[in-house]
Amino acid sequence: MKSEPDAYGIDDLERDRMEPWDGIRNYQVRNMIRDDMRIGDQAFFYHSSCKEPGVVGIMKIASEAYPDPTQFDPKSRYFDSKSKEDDPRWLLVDVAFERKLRRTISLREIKANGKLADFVLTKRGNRLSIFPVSGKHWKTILDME
DNA sequence: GCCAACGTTGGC
DNA sequence: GCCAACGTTGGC
Repeated sequence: MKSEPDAYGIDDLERDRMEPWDGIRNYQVRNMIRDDMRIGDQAFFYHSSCKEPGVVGIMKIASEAYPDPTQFDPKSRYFDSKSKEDDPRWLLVDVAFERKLRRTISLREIKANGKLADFVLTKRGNRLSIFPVSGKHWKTILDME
């Protein structure tokens, strides 16, 4: 799960312990959090659009998917005037802090690791802010820690 | 700041 | 349904 550390980083989650992962405005991503995520699932926290993009921590999915309140807030940058309260368009899950990695596993290293040649993150045109990680890739990344 | 690669919107 | 225009993401 990607986030820009300037907006919300792993240190913020460590402080808050739990946080609604709001702002998802992509249908593919919405469908994944609705259909594929389960309470207790683990997820990598990835820092994007920053000095050293990479995997920085591990968190746990802490809720079922539920309507993202920011879509109804005209003052929010995520406001969606076309979404109705009785038929919400956008969902989110709560995530809970599990731990920071001992160091950042940078995108540069991930790209350089042959075992991760078929990892979604390194593929051309990958722009989804959330995507599934196979058990094999999960282990490979943790082995790099 | 640049730009590639998408996704979305809306006219037709 | 097509597709051009536009907006966004995110690495560099």
